[in-house]
Amino acid sequence: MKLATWNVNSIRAREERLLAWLAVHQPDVLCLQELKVADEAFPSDALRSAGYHAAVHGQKTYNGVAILSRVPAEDVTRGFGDHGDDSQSRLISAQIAGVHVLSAYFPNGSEVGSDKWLYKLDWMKRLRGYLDRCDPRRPLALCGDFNVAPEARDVHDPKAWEASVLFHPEARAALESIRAWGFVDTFRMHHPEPGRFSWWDYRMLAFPKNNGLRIDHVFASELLAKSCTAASIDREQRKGKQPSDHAPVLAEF
DNA sequence: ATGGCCAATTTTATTGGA
Repeated sequence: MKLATWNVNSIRAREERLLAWLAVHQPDVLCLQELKVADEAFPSDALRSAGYHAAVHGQKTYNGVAILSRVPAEDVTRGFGDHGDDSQSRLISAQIAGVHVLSAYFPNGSEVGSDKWLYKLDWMKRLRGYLDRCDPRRPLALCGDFNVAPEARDVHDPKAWEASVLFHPEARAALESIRAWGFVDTFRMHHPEPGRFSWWDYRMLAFPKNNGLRIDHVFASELLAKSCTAASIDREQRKGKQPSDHAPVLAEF
């Protein structure tokens, strides 16, 4: 199974690029984040013509996640399904070919200490709670824009970024708590070197200078990870006209 | 080449992203 995740930063702005990418890479599953559209404006027909079913959890203007798959998704759920606030569309899950796939768009958190920062930390706690209701012995893939770089080797300037919401020690601790549920970071199974990023700021020539962060991940449950044969980041997609600020991340099982 | 923010909306400014 070829599994990918991509924060497209608006599906409407990226539709043409997305369709071209699907035609070339033909993943079995693609998790999408930051759709920025309501369900009714999602381009389901164009994707269907390209050979993909879509399970969508959209939202106007902000957020929005989806799971595309060659075979229809089963048992689709949206949000955490706990007693908390599910008004932001940041999580969708489905069963695809025996794998429990999650497409997650973690909150950014804005500034450390802000309300959004507290929301981010709380959201990550709720995700751990959601996972605690899943069976860790079954194949599960947590994919998406985590908005957290796990380690110093995932950040171009770790000292400078430590004060930011994307690499703050508290955010990293919250991510480690999620990983400790029983995940393996599939990219790091195959690529230990520093300087491999999935997001680059649109500003200040960040991409040409490779001033990026690795904040998009495919986390596989430990048993599923044993069958992971390859992983990559398609930084070609950060080039050219009208790119997303994120590149697709892939894992093969 | 990989190039100096981008996208949506509340649209000619503002908000949020990361």
